[in-house]
Amino acid sequence: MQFSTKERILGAAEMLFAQHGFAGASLRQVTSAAKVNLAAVNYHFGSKENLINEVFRRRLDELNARRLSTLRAAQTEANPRLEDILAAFIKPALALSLDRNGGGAFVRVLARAYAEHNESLRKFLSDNYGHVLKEFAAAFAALLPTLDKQELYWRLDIVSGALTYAMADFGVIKRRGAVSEQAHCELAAEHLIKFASAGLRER
Amino acid sequence: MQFSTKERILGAAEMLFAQHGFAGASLRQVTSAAKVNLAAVNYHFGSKENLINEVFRRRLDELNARRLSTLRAAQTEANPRLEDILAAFIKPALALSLDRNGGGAFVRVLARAYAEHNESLRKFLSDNYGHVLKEFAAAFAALLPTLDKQELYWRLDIVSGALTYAMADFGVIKRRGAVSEQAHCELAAEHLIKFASAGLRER
DNA sequence: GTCTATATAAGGATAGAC
DNA sequence: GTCTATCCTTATATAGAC
Repeated sequence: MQFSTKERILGAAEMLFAQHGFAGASLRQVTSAAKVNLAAVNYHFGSKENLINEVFRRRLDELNARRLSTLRAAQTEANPRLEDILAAFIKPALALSLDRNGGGAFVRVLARAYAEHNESLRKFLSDNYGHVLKEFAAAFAALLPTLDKQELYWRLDIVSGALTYAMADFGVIKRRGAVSEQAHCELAAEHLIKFASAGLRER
Repeated sequence: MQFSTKERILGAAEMLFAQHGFAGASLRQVTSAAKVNLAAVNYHFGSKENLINEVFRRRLDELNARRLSTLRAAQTEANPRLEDILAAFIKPALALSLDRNGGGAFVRVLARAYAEHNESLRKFLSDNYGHVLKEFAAAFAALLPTLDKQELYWRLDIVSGALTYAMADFGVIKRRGAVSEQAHCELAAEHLIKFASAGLRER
C-alpha cells in the first residue's frame, strides 16, 4: 500500500467532512471509504473529535508557513506593493484547493469550520495561527500609514470573508467548460487582489 | 401560550441548527427546547428535511422583499449612487441579524447552508430568490457601463462573500464593550459599502 | 496493527390511545 | 392536535482473538 492506514483515514475523513459535515459524516463512512476497519479510527486517533483536529493540523501548518515565507520574501523587496502582500495572503490559500489528494476538500472543511462558530476551534486557530494574521496586519499597516488601525482591521476582515467564500467555491460564478480548476483559481486570485487593493486604498 | 406549536418548533430548530448544524441538532433537542412533544415535528412538518426548508422560507421571503423594495426606491431617484444600490443589498441582510426572535441565529444557519454546499439547497435558493440577484446585477451594470459583464459578476461574487461572512459574524473584529449589537451592525454595513464601492469602481 | 463481534446509546419515524 | 410507547436504523466505542 502506498499510504498508511492513518493517512488513508485522514484523507477519507477530510473528504467526507467536506461533503457531509463533522456530525453528518460517520466513522463507518470514513473507515469504509478509507478501506480500513472501523476500529482503526479509535486505535489511531482515540476519538472522532481528535480525528477532526488532526485533519486541520495536517494542512494548516504548511499553508501558513507558505504565507509567511511569501510575505517575508515580498518585504525584502525595495518597494513592496500592496498587491504583493495581498498575493502572499491570498494565493497560497487558493492554491491549497489545487493540492492533489484532497486540498479541494479541505478548503470546504475549513469553510464548514467557520460556519460552525465553534469556540474551541476558534481558539485552536487563533492560538496556532494568530501570529500569521498579526504579521500580515503589520505589513499592510506599513504600506497604508494614513489608515486608522481600527479601519484597517475592518477592511482586512472583509478581505478574509471574501477569501473564505472564494476558497470554498460558494459563489455563483460558473466556470466555462474549458476553464480548468487551476485557471479558475488563478482568475479568482487576480480578481480578489484587484478588488481588495482598491478597497484597502480607499480613503 | 403566545406562539403556536408550529412556530415554537421553527424557532427552536433555527436556534439549534445555528448552534449544532442540521445533522448535529436532533429532533429530540428541537422538541425539547420548543417544549412540544417529539411526535409534533412529524405531525406538522412531515420530516426533518422539510422542517429545514421551512426554517429558510420563514426569513428569506421577507429579506428579499425588503431588498427589492429598497432597490426600487433607490432607482426612482434622479441620480442613484452606487452606494445606494449596495446599501439596498447589504443593509437588509445585516439588519436581519437584529430581528427579535432569532434573526441572529438565522444568519448563522444561512452561513452553514452555504458551507454545506448542498445542491438541492442551492437549487432552492436559486429558484426562489435568483431573480433578486439578477435585478441587482442589472442595477449595478447600469451604473458601471464601462465594466465588462463577466468582470462585474466576479466582483459581485466577492461582495456576496464578504457580506455572508459579515452576516455570520465570523470575523475577528472585537466589539468594544460599549458597542451595541445594532451599532456594530451599522458599522459593518458602512465599512462594507465603502469597501465594495471602491472595489466595484476600480478600473 | 488489524480483525470480528458486540455493548450501549441515540437517531428519525410511526402507531394508536386520548 | 397532542400524548406515550416503540420500531428500526445507525451511531460511537470497546473487548478480545489473531
